[in-house]
Amino acid sequence: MTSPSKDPRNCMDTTTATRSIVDALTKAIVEHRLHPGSKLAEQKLADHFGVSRTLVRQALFQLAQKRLIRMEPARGAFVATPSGEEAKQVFAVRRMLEAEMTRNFVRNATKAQIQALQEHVAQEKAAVQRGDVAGRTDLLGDFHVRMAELMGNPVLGQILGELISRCSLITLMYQSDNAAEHSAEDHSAILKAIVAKDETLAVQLMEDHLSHVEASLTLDRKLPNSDIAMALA
Amino acid sequence: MTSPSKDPRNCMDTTTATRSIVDALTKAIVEHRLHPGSKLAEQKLADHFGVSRTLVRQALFQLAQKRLIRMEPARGAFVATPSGEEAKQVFAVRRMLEAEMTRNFVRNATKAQIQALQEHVAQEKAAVQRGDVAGRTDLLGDFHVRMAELMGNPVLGQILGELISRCSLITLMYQSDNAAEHSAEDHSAILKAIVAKDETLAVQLMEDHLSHVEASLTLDRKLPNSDIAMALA
DNA sequence: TCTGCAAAAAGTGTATACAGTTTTTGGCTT
DNA sequence: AAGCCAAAAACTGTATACACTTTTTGCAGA
Repeated sequence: MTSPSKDPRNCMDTTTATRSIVDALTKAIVEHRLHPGSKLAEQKLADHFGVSRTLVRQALFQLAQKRLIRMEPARGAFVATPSGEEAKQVFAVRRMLEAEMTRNFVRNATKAQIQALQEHVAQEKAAVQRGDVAGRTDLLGDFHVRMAELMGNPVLGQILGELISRCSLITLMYQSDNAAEHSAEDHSAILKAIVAKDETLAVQLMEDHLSHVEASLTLDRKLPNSDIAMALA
Repeated sequence: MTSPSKDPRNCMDTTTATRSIVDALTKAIVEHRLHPGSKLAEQKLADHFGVSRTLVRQALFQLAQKRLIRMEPARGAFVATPSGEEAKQVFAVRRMLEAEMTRNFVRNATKAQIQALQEHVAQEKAAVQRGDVAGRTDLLGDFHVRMAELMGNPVLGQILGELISRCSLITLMYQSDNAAEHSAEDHSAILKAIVAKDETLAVQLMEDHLSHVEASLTLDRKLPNSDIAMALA
């Protein structure tokens, strides 16, 4: 601290640059501003973010590991287009994780944690009612992540968060009717069972909820993918 | 193909270079040739693999995302030293996933799949008997990954594979007695229950198995971390 | 001898340069 | 006019260069 000369233009500390690119692209993909199949040219992204290709490449590699994009050798990066098969697998894993998560939650949740979830569901309902599609999608996914975090298990939370991100792509590609309103109701019902400490019911409702979301998709149809990525504004 | 001049030294196609570094480092960490806390200097790794720091950095970022290493800003990469807290969380998630996985396996596995697992367990026993520690550790972890893959769910397989890699670090840091022999027996018992189509028992045995492994660790003690990384030979 | 500080060495973070590949473009042949 | 091949443009994959930070080294002073 004897050196106040630490220049003030150090607002973007190292390594955070890459993370912010990852976050921005993740957000753009999850919020459907970048469509499945879109090309992610490195130089264009670099220009957009005002950095060199180096950082963009690092970010792309991380997104590829999260399965939000796929990288074809010498051809570049594209927003992922998960297959129906993969979609089913993702939902299967989610059911496994979230069934047990719900069970543990019923057993161990404190009043404060339950209340936190209740407030979240209230936010969901508000978003649905005011027609806030983006916020609604966000909140509906966050319900599950928040539950994982409230359980004091960040490991679970991270895995679930990534699966839910992938579900966002899946939903976009395969949605037939919009079941988002039902989801908010489902969450509400699950929460009621949790409050009632009805373990079996809560678990069942959670499994049904996920199956219901999956069933609302037509996992055999493939959409024509869009052309340009003019998003990221 | 009018150009046979495509030189034959193209044996290492692009992007595979980074993957091979990731694999090599993962193997070294999982097999305990690189100890928790060891510094992973970029230039040294680059020299070792005969590539530039660029590829090493890409590999390190991917390993960081898999939580096998941690990267400290401007200080470098170190083999991860998972906390006892994190260890418990990893085991908790494994129990969630593998309990359901076992249930599904009992319900849906074909004769061929069961036989594949039986052959795997036989290999485990052989490795234990001939005192092949490295091979044993590998096989004991692979049992779980293979089961996931046999279920036709690569998504599950990958997640489980990463969790098991982390368990390898955890086991090294916190092991008190070596429960590896018990593991092989556990696997055998689980398989018997699967053959008998006893769903409840198989699930219970799997949960007990994982709890048993976790219980064999002393998740409160912290080991002094080693110094140099002279491994990778 | 031990402490403290400054200079040097080593290391990370980012940008740029260059080689090789893929895609596009434009003209030539049929 | 349609199809095909070659040259050019665009892009990816890797290495290198450079700025800045951290760590080590070495010396001066107490």
